[in-house]
Amino acid sequence: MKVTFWLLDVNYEVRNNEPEIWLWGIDTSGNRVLIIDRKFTAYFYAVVEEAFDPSKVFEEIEQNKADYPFIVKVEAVERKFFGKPVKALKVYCRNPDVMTRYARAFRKIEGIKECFEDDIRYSMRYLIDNDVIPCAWHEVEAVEEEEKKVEVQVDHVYVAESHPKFMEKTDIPNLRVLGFSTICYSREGSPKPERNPVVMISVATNSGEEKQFLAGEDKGDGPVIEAFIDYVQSFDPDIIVGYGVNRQDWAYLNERCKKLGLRFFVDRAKTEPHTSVYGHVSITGRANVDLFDFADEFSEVKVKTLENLADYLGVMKIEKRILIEDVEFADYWDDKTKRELLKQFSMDSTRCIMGVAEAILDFAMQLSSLVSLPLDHVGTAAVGFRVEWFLIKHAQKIGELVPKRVEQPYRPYVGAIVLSPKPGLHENIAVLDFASMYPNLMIAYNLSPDTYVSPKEPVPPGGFYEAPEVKHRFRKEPPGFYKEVLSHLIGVRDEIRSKMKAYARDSVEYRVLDARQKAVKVITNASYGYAGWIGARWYIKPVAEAATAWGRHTIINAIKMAEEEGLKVVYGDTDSIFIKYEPEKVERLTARICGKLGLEIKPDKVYTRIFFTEAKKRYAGLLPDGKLDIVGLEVIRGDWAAIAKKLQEKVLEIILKEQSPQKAAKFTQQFIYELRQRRVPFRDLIIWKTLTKPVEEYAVKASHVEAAKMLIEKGWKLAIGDKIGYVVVVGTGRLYERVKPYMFASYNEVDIDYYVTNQIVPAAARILESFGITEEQLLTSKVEDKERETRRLTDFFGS
DNA sequence: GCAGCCCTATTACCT
DNA sequence: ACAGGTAATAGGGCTGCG
Repeated sequence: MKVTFWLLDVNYEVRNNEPEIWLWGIDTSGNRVLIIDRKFTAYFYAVVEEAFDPSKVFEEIEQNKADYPFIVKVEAVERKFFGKPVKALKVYCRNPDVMTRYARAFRKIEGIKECFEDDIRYSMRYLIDNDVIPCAWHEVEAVEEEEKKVEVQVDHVYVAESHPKFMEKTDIPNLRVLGFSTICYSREGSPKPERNPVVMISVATNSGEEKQFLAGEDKGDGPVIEAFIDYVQSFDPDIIVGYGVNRQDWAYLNERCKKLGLRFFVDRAKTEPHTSVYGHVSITGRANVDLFDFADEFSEVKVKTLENLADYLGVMKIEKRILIEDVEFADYWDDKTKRELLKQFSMDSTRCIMGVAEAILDFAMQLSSLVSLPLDHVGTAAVGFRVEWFLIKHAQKIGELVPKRVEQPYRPYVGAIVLSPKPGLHENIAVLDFASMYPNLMIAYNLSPDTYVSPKEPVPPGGFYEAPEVKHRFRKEPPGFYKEVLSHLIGVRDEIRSKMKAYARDSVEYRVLDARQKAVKVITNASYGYAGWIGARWYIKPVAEAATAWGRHTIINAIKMAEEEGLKVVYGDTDSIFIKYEPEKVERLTARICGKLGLEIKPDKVYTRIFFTEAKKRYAGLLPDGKLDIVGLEVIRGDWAAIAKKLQEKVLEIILKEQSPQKAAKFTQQFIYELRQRRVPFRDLIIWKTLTKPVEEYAVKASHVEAAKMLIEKGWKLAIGDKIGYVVVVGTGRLYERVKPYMFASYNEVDIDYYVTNQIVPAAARILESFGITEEQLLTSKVEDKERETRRLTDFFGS
């Protein structure tokens, strides 16, 4: 029979040296199905010396077959390696788990140069070779198997008679989504599974059900976890979502179960959650998605807590939440009057998870299908690996061998050009942007690992492009691997975007297409970075180096042409130029640039007024709709206290809208006064900085590191990448000797002078010094005390 | 002992 | 654990100073 299914998860099993691919999915009737495919044989490649007759090596392998009992077949094939034709043997192995060992042995055989692709996991090999795509529909000829069904939680188990075939069908089935969050009880700092129970688990489903499992007064968590397991099994979700679960909750629950003698079966095949590739926790037959892994997509959210992300995405405003720190959980649990608040906090966390999942899952699924990484680990894979899997998929199609990852020394190279801005205010400035500059340069000049012509090589027959300055050469013909992939991606994105126009913005179709075009954009934009990444399998430094060289050449020429049109360039960075907006001239210019440089440039936006500091990469512009565009300045930095950011934003607004430095200076003085009265919220004084390495590895003493040490001292468990929030308190000595984690400090010990001189004044002076207002002037207020009393900041901010 | 200078470590931004 | 270019702060070493 024919089974049509949407692929949710994939895993493989090897029993008696016979592998099976397990494809977990949902069929068109909404049945949960498992399709078992036993018909796919793993393989690796052994590249042989050009001079050797492959059949001779072939014979040698045949003769020594006893050494390699799992080899089922060897065939001579033609492949490419970095674009150059190579002879190879394709060695098929019955048991995929022996390939790395075999490949190592093969390298010692006379006539074999190198082995490839033994490092591609069997399940990924299966997906890529058979064009089986995660989060997409397929059709398969299969027979039902009753016997297996008792062991797995699905409606039907099928054995595939042939490999599934991808189907163009873009809808997403009705998936069951379950979200959860946990509360652990600890009076000794961060909870440890060997001693601290999970006193609360809050779950919610996309069918609208909410549940809480609570420990009794003895805090025994056996029943809590059992109830959770039962609930998961009975709801039988396709996707389980959480926040930080890959790092925390799953391992914790696993450990608790071990301690309590419980079997932690929340999957569809009676196995326990286990950590797998790229650090994701795998729940067989379901997709475990940790939304934290997608938080990086939202750079505007500086401190990546669930609450902040939910607030940003409009899921639940942070003001509406009761926020409870992890270390306070025990107090809230023990105090009967506060336990209700803890319950509400926990339930709200799960509600936030469900809301964030709603906002992210479409994108996650589209990214998953685009790069072919299963949904549960596309999030945990770093950007470089997402790009790489996308490339591997294409390499397979064109017969390009996948290079091994080899350790490379870090060798920096020259990047983009940034112009010094003309400081001060400018009116009516247009920003011209080259669209997807690096990808388009790679297409235009055929920059690719397989088109690079090294200095030792002769001139290729079809000619070559030579990058300016660096003089790297690339064959004009045939089109390289990157050119094909990137042209395809850019074409697909345009296609999607034009399709989107047919749908209403709030329709399901629009949302799915939008998620798809975003995924395509992310991969396209990361391609240049991938090319210059020393960890890349296809790393060839000249490819990245030539891209930036062509970029510099392009922008320099664009500037020249702008000046020829009589348009003065006031700023530019990498792929953009800022010029006076004179419509006819701009139109002529863009046409000329496109014609001469072969790259599209178009006006991105026009600022009614723009302000540049002396520094590059820091400016603020006023848009026609009255909105401010603030770039690089303290306002958008996460490591300045909110008071400094809010004040600077207000200063910029006064400058750009009213052009009154005097008013801005007065406002600053007033603000300082209000701050000295401690009339600003305490949380606005917190400074957040990331811990980028273990505290003991820092070469110099730093505020956030000292604060982190205090947290560790009190039992906090900190990880690399965590943001430390601290405030500066009164005292003597170095700054780092006068900081405290914000939760340990009270408002009255805060060193207001520090905030005035090191936060408020620099942030305001950054802008106002351009207008002749000094730091001293900001500090010596001429505002009469009486006026201060009457003119509160509410006059500016509203109340 | 400390102001002043310079360099370095560190973080976070821009494209 | 995708690139290089850039700004900015604070630490820390050093000099010179009654």
